[in-house]
Amino acid sequence: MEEVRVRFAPSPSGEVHIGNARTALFCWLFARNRGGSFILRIEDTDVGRNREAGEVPILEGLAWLGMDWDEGPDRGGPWEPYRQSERLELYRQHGRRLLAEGKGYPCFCSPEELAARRAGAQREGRSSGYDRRCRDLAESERQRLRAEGRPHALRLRAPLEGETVVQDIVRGEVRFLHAELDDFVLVRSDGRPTYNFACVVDDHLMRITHVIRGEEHLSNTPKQLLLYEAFGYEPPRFAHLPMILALDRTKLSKRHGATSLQQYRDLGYLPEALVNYLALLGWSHPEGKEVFDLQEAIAHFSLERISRSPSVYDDRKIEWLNGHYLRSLPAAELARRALPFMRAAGYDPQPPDRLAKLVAAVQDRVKLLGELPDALAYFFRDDFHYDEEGYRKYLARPGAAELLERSREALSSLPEQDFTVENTEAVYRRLAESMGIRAAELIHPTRLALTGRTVGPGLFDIMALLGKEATLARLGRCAAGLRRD
RNA sequence: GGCCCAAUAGUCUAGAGGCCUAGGACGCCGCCCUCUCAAGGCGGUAGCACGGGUUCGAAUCCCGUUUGGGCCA
Repeated sequence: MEEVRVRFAPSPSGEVHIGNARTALFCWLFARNRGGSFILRIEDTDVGRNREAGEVPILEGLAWLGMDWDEGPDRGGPWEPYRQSERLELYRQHGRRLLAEGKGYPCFCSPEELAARRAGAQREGRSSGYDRRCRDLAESERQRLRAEGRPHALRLRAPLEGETVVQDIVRGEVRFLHAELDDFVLVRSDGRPTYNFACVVDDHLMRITHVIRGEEHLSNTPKQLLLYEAFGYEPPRFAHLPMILALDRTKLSKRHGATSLQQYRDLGYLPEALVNYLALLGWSHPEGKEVFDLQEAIAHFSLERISRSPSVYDDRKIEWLNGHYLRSLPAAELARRALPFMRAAGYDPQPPDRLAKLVAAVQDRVKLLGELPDALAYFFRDDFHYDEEGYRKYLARPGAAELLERSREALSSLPEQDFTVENTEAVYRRLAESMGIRAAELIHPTRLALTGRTVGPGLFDIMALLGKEATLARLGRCAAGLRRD
């Protein structure tokens, strides 16, 4: 069986859009499932913002998600170079060939003329495609215009009748009438190739067997097929993935919040959660599993299970998944991943292994790494405010100060090294019993005194983590404050 | 505007003519656990866009409408 070769061809915009990440993932999963090659190609022929700098975040983003590639701009390969900007000579050669064989022709219309004619055509309700006026220019006329130094583009001499049928792996047969297609531009007058042209030349030269890309390229496919035919090349197989939409069913864009890999990373999403979620958008596990790792996805991936309808990106579900993966991490590993977030918030845990213990206390209470600094804030500072409602409910009442004082006193009998979860709890249970009240009546005011909050880890976990000194100090401070008011 | 694609609960999806009284997941609601909040367990809510066909039988096939999306830009 022929070796499968799949490419992912992003433009170096500096970040990886979530939809592109999904496309890359599906390409990669397919290649790996079939024991084929995954190739990275940078489509940087749009002059301007597209510089090499924009390419680095893309490579980093894919690697962060756990993907690797066999050929690419950073590591070369048998069909290099892997940047379109470095392949211009190849496009030129191919352009010349079509011209020589009469399958392409020079078009001397300027962009301004074309725009004006298109507007006119649309106003009169005619087809807005190119009117082919340069298609049959006499050779002498071409010579003359060329001699004048008139800039010209290269257009395909497309068939006027008939149809092109795209055999799409996910959509089946899709037919396009040639009458609807026009003599599209292959090479612009400044020498830059168009998307369709460069794509065909590269995919053929790089021996790509499967083109897996977003649905927005389905309409480009017949044009590319026409090009393969003009060159006499065998076309690859095509698979067009459904779009990813925002909740309002429009294209996912900046205004919908985070849309790039790096934004998700900065928010504290785990790559394993992101990649798992992405695998679920437009594809489903044959056994209906929803939580699985990359190895599992590779083992079961197939293009046949890709759905045809667009999917809406759901923040809730990926958050849940992220929480799931967060909870399954060993505390030390979670601490390692949390550290940059803690430092960014100005919290530097000392000694370093203390963070693992802290993080374990809130591990199933957060969904994102980015929530950890706040969830753990009171372990790093004692200048917090008391939650207003909690204050009213548990502290602003007669006897509250005394309650805290008696708690403090009871705890003070514990030696520093015995200030454990079990011992502090035993002390509290005993105290409550001797006072003839429920332990909860001690616990709630204490949590507020120690953390300023009404929610959080179990109180005795907090005490043990805080240590005797801080615990007693906060209890005393809170009681004193209540006495003053 | 032309062409193309799509349509199962709020969302992701299973479903390839009888296995469907439409299955799973997120969310939401309730209960249990419990010092709070989570997590976890249990239960519940909610869907085949509409209209015509084809067929003994349609979520599934065909046509149209509607709606969304894409490409030409």
